[in-house]
Amino acid sequence: MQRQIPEVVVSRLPMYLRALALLKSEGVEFISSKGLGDRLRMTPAQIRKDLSFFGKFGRQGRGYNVGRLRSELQQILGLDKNWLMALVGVGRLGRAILDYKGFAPEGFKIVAAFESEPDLIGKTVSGVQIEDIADLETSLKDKKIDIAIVAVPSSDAQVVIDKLIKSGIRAILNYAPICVRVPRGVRLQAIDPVLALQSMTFYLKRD
Amino acid sequence: MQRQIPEVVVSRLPMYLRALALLKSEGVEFISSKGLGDRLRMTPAQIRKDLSFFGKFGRQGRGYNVGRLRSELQQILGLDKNWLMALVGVGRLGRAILDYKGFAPEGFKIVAAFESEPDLIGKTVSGVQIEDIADLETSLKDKKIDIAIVAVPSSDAQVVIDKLIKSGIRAILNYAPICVRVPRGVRLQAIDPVLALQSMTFYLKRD
DNA sequence: CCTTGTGAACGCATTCACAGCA
DNA sequence: TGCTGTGAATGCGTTCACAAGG
Repeated sequence: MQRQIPEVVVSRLPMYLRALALLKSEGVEFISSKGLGDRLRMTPAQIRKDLSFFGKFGRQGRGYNVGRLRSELQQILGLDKNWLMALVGVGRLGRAILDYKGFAPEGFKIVAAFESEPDLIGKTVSGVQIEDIADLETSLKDKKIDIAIVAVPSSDAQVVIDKLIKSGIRAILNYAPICVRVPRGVRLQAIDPVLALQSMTFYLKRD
Repeated sequence: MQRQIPEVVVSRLPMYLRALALLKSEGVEFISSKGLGDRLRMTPAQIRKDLSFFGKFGRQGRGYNVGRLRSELQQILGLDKNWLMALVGVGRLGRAILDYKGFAPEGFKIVAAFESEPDLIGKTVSGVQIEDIADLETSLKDKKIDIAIVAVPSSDAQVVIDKLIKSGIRAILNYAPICVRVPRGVRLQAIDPVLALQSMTFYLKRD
C-alpha cells in the first residue's frame, strides 16, 4: 500500500505536528508550506514533498487547513491512541523519567516499572508500582506494553534490551550511554545528551 | 585549513570515541575499520572515509591503534579540555540534570544555575548555587561559560535562548520541547524524548 | 594474506520549476 | 494572483573497488 517512506521523512512529521498544535492554539486556520517552513526553518518544498508521501492535504491558493492536517498527521503517526510504556531501571534517572510530565499529554503513559534492586521492588514511585525485573516478560505481556524505556546502567543495558526484545517489545527509548544492537524490526531511539555535547564542542573549539 | 566537514561526520565521531573507550578498557590494542564497524553496526568504508577527513590514523594490515585514535579524536572534537556549562531552569527537570552524573566524567561541568522563581534563588542544589536569571549575562561572562543547558518551560524557552545568545553563548543543549530559532553560528542540540517516541509509533502501528 | 586511504560510482534526499487549480 | 503536488535536476553522503603498503 504505502511506498517505502524514508525514515528521515517520518522523523520530521512530529515536528510538523508540534508547529501545527501551536498554530491551532494561536487560532490560525490555514497555513501554507511557506508559512510552516518559516516557523520550522525549512524549505516549503521539503514540507510539500514530505506530505506528498502520504496524500494530498492542501488546497491550492490557500494552503493547509491546520486542524485537518494535524489530525491527518496524528493518524499517520499512530498518535490517535494511547501508548503504554514500561520503564526499566528506577534509579536516579529512572525516577526523573517517571516524574516527567511531558509524556502523558501526548498519549504516552508509563504503566509499569522494573528494578533489580530488592529494596525498591514493591514500592510505588510517581504512581507506578515497581516490579521485580525477573517478572519482566510476563508482566509486559499481561499489561500489553508497547514501548520500553531503558534507564539502567550502561553495563546492564544490552542484557536488559535483549530481554525486552525476547519479550516481544518492538520499540525502545534508550537512555543508557552505550551503543546497543537490536535486530531488524525493532526500533531503537537513543537519548544521549553527552553525545550531543561532544559534537557541539567540535564547532566551539575554533576560536 | 580543514575542508568543510559534513555535520553528519562530526556527529559520528563521539560514537567512535565511545567504542574506542570500551575497546581500551577491554585491553584491545589495535582495531580495524571492520572491527569497529561490527561493534557500531556501520560499514568499514564509512568509518575509514569519516576518519580520512581529519588525517591518516591507521596502519595497513594492522588497523588503528586504539589509544592513539582515541586521543586524536578527542583532540579533534575539543574534548581534551573541560567545558563549563550553565543550567537555566531549576525545576523538576533542571534538578535531574544537575544531579546527572554522566557529564563530569566526560569533561562537562555544570558550574552555574539560573532561575526566575525567587524561592529558589540563593539555594544550593547538587553543589551549585542558584542565581537570579536577571544576572544571566554578567554571570555567564564572569564564569566563562561555554555551553548553556535550557530546562525552562516551553513558553519561556525562546526568550531564554535569545538572552543566552545575546550573552555570547554559542552552544545550547535544549530540553524544552519546542522548535526554537537560533542565528547561524550558534549550535543548538535538542533533547526531546517525545519527538523520539512519536516517530517510533509510525512503525509500531502497522499490526 | 591482511589492512588503509581514496577517487569514482552510486543512490538517496533536497531543491527546483512548473503544470494545474482555486 | 497564490499555492499545491510532482517529475526532473541537483547535490551530497555512502559505498565500491582498488592501488599501495605491511
